[in-house]
Amino acid sequence: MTPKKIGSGRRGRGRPQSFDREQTLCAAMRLFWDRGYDGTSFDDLIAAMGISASSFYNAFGSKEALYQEAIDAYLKVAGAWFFAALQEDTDTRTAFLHLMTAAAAEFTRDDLPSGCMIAVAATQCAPAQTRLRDLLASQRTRSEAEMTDRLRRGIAAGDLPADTDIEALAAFYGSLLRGMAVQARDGASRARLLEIARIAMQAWPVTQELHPPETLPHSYAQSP
Amino acid sequence: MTPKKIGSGRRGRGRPQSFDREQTLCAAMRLFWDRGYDGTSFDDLIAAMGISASSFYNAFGSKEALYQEAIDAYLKVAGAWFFAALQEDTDTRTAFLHLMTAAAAEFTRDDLPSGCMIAVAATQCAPAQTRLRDLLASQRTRSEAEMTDRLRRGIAAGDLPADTDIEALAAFYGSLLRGMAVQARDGASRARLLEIARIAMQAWPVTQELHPPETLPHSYAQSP
DNA sequence: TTTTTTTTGGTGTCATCACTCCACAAATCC
DNA sequence: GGATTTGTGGAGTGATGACACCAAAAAAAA
Repeated sequence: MTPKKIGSGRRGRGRPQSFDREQTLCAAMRLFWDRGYDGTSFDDLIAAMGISASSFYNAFGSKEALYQEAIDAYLKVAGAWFFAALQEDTDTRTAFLHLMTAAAAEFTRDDLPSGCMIAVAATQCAPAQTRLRDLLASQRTRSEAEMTDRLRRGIAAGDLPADTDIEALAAFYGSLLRGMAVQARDGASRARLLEIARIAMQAWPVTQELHPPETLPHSYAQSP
Repeated sequence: MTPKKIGSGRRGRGRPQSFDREQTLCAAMRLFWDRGYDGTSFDDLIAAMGISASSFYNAFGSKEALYQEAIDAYLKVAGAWFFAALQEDTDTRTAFLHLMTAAAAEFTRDDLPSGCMIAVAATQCAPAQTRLRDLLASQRTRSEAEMTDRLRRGIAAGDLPADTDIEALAAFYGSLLRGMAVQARDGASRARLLEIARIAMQAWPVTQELHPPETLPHSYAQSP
């Protein structure tokens, strides 16, 4: 049941797996990313992965199981920029600026499908696919919780007003990210997404750190 | 071929249509809205509409044709608040505030499916459904153009800085709306969406009315 | 070599899908 | 009433969906 990892020390007894599991998983991920779960047929999958139906079931179990693995792979490989931005060692505002900027860049890469695999997936689906829908929704919730945590740390670090509604602010940036993913899917350019990100940062709560009293608007009136 | 309109003056020769076309179309719209095109099966459709398969094809032609009609119906009936907000006779900022507020309310009605039928539909789909995908994408483009127009009128009316990047601003609010639709689908409360809308309005470009020029240097509005 | 494991191709299954056809019932006009 | 038009239920269509099974080949460890 436990699939042997290829090329990592321990070797099984029989004929080794002739395909790179990670590589075929990646191919499946791209297809799912581009077409969604429903839009990706079994035949398309094994064709893109370059393996036979039997090998497919042997290695991945089912289409749904593969999809779950593909999501994990997406989070690890393609979604790394998200967590990286939130763990950056900067002030909170800069972290979110980088997050939005990275999103604009990542959503419009020409070596990967546009947009995000998770952001808007399975929001409308047949009742039979409640499992997948919940899975995707919980991933979205998780990524928003990740942002909330970063904001909380910002308050602790003192670079965000203590009375900031961090859940709402995380929901705001979460919404933006999802909307940007749709824009990217619809063909928006990277420049356009960067503009959106720039505007989004205007909504950042005003802090003492970023705008010290002497640079606040009212004192500008008296500078030469 | 042209379907007779029920109860409107001219009457055909044979047996009249026994169902209200508008009503059955509305039922189909709700189903498509909730489950998407793929997620809605033919059998589910005729069950919800309360008509037979024959009547269905007689009246609507095909599933895809019905979907297009459903989108038109959605725009006229359920999406009316969008156009209404943009045609409101107020200043531009208030119009967009009302737009976002209305979205928060409309996306979380308990008498209709949550979210938006168009906002995030068919972003990931099988290659065979390029037609639908393009149809939805063009509707999204159109709604964004509608916002751009309103912003343009705002500049003409002088309540928006003349150098505002109105396309980018429209894309920003368009992204937000789509993201909010996803949030609503994932179960976000109306209060949460209203919070997002509130934060989004913080990004509104600085205007003379709100911040007289002598108290706000232009550099304040640009990102680092 | 034997054993073990995984490969491949092909064929079959069972369900669902969107759609179609048909015979006939019902409602309106002449 | 007869003609005309549209309704209905129900059975059937071909296509596609995701699998499942099988036999035989291949490759490596024992």
